[in-house]
Amino acid sequence: MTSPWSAKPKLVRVPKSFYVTTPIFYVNDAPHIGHAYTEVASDVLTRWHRQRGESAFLLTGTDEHGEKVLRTAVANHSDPKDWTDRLVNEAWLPLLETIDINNQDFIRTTEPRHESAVQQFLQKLYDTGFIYQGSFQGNYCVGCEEYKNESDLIEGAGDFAGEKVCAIHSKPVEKLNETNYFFKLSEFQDKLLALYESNPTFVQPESARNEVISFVRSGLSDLSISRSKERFDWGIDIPWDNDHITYVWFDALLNYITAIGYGTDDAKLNSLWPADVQVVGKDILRFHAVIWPAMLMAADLQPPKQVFGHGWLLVGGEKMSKSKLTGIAPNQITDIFGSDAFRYYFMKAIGFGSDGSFSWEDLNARYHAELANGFGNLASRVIAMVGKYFDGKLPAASKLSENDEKVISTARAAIENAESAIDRVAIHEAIASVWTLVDELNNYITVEQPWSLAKDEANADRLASVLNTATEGLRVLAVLLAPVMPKATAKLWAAIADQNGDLSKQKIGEAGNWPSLKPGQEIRPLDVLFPRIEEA
RNA sequence: CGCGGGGUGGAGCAGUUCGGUAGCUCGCCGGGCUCAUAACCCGGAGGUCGUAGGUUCAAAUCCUGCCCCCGCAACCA
Repeated sequence: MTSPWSAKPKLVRVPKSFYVTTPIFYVNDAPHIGHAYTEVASDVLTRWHRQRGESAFLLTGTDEHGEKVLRTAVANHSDPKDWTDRLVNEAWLPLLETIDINNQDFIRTTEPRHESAVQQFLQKLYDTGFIYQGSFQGNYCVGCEEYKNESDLIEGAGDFAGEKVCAIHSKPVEKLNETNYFFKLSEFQDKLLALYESNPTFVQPESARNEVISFVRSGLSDLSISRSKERFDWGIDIPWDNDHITYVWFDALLNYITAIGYGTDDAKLNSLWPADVQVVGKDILRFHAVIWPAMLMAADLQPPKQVFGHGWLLVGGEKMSKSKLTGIAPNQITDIFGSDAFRYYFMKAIGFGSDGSFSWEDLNARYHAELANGFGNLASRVIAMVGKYFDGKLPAASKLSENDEKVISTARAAIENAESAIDRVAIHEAIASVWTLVDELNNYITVEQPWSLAKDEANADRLASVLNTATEGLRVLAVLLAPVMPKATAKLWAAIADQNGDLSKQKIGEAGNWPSLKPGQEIRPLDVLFPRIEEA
């Protein structure tokens, strides 16, 4: 009766999207260029994949629970909900605008969709025995009102000589017992090591991977994942015990799945999870490369495909810090140079994965040399000549010369090399590859001297070929640089490719199709993409 | 012996896995060109690759000792 085809249950398989996550911002922080750096890198990766024609999804958000948030709220005569609402709206959402982040979702850990999914997750692990009740003995500092790690303690002096004291208050800590719930992290040591072994790029870069492996090899202990409400209650309730709330990190890590439907929308979850790249700062690598995959394995979920730990931005040779007043707000830079330049600078100047120095001098130098003089001026001179010599209509190329062919091969090599760099999350290399085309085009124009060709009507064909080739080169640059500099490339695209459809529809994999622009189409005057900046 | 990253022309970096007389960008000096955002192109000067030894025909690259800087303790990607 039924055909063999329709007899099978219909398996609607949604193609998986490329899924990138950033760490979620701790609301109490003030946004600085370090936060922006992580966001931009994640955004460039996501946009790049989207420019390939893939579906791609970027998640970011805020981490809003914990004792510190509660205290700050109280200190500001606010309740924590109002306080975090305010920070999110006044600090964190505007940051995304400032640096032009195209995120598909923004999750706050205080949202019901997160809290209920976290509770489901906890309950599942409790039911399957991965969470157990235990007793936690800690060194409690009354002054700090919190437990201290052994490493937070220093040798006492004076009256307390011979004792361990709190580094902040210099007073002895109390040994206190608290009933707590523990996650059986220790059970996952071998599984984690197997994961690192079978997926060598699970933790990247290599230096981060080595650190994580040696950390796990040295042994894991179970993780306390609850806090008694006696101390504070700004957190997610432990579903089976009303006296405890969830440890903020356990809560926070789960955002990566609660945002995409864990517990409520399996189809969506499956269309995104496992994440392709989870970008994190190297300080929180252990949480993401050790605890997080263990949590997922306990819940029968796959670990992410990759956790990438990037480096620090250094200012004056040292790690940025608020106490040393070296924190720089992103808009201090974008107000002067614009969001495209911000994105370009940090992605190109710093090897992704290494620490990198920021200085205004370097930013200013690269902005002018690479963006204004290199890329911006190139677009400007090519488009101006098409306007001047062909009345703003793209001329058709005729027979291609050796030099023309070299432009094409450079463009194709740039595409190929950039693509492979992105697959290795080597964003700086990808941009450097693209820049070989910028340099080649500037060189090509100098060698071909279109302004000389224009002086003799006999060279009209050659002039047409040169400007056609150069404009096609700009087309490739617009496509390849769109993920990095969305605004400037959109302007460029509007000027040269009016009849080719939206820039967002131009696939990187097809950018090497040559030619792609329609001869005769209008080439419009272009505003200066990167104006020179006086006294920067 | 705490752990990790790093010391390469003025600045920022690559090269170190699989040793073979040092490369890129900026800056500087000189030249070319004039389409373009005083932009573009070419050439040049400038480094005993932290230091002292060792291995080798040959070391920035391998081995050993030492020195210096930075991060892990404090809000913090």
